[in-house]
Amino acid sequence: MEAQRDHLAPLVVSDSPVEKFREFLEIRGEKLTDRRRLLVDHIFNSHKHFDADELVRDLHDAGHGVSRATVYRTLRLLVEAGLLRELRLTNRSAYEHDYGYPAHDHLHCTSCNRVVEFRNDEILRLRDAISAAHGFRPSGHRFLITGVCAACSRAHSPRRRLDLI
Amino acid sequence: MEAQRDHLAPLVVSDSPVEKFREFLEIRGEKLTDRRRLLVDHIFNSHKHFDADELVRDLHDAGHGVSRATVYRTLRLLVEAGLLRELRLTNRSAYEHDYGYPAHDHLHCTSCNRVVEFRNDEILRLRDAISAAHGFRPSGHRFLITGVCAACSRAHSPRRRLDLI
DNA sequence: GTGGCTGCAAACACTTTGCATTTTT
DNA sequence: AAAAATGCAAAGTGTTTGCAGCCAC
Repeated sequence: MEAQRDHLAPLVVSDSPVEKFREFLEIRGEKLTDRRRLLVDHIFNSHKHFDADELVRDLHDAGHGVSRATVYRTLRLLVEAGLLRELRLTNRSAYEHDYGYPAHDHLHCTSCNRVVEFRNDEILRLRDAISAAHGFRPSGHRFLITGVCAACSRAHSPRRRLDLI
Repeated sequence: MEAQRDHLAPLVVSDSPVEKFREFLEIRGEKLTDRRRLLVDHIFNSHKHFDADELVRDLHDAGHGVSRATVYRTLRLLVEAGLLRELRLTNRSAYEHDYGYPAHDHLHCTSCNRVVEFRNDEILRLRDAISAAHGFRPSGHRFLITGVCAACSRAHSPRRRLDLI
């Protein structure tokens, strides 16, 4: 059996995230500073979900000081630029790559708190059909399935009889 | 043309919300106090989405003082009891009826901020198929479509030529 | 009467903001 | 040189909690 993948394969995109960000900032007459470059580089260096605090901590551990204020300000920009997507699974906002990453939705295990991504084209079809029926012009969607993942199910339920044969 | 309905028709249920809440509290050895009864009565008196602040304000305006602390504590209980469902559309939590109300999902207009409910059975089928494919035991889901509603589309876009004929 | 509830105020956790200083173009 | 970004600390939000007195069972 193949190992479970939590993340999908990245898309191939022409511009690097930093380039994309620069274009966005240029249009708004804003600047690509070294703090912003540092943040984007770090964020797009791995494909995990993260929150503001993790970002501050990780960068400090790597010897780069970035103030919380700048992190929050930059995260907002990155969302506006379409580079990041904001998730509100809990009280604190989590972020994930949007640019260079395929559209997808999430399974959230309430037991181990793991988030697994999945792709399903029917969802888009359904979204558009429902929107049309309500005269909505859809711009996005979130499909979040909550439940218990395979590993946690196995760990928490008594061993099945067949396992013992 | 029929007017757009934001809310679905309530289900017919045997117990009143207060009764259901009483049962839940009894099991846990907790008490149905007058503050709790007041809150449940008020909440299930209308079918709108609301947040903690609105609850405090509405009740104060109606001459009933309830402390913020009690509101928050009771909201949590009502969610655990399965009477309310928590939505995280923004930073503050919003709540809606769960008990005595059909399963449904939401369209969120980012222009006027209105939330429209809809029912669609395919979603459930899709949810279960996707969960099965990932070994997940699903307990719930959220399907949120964001976009611009019909009214806002009309208000913000130039009148179409055909409208003038 | 006892254990759970309430209100108050203080504490919390996360995020935003005002301002003096630094950096970018 | 002008305009914008940064860091700091302070101020906001939204929510939770400790505790003394109160109420339902």
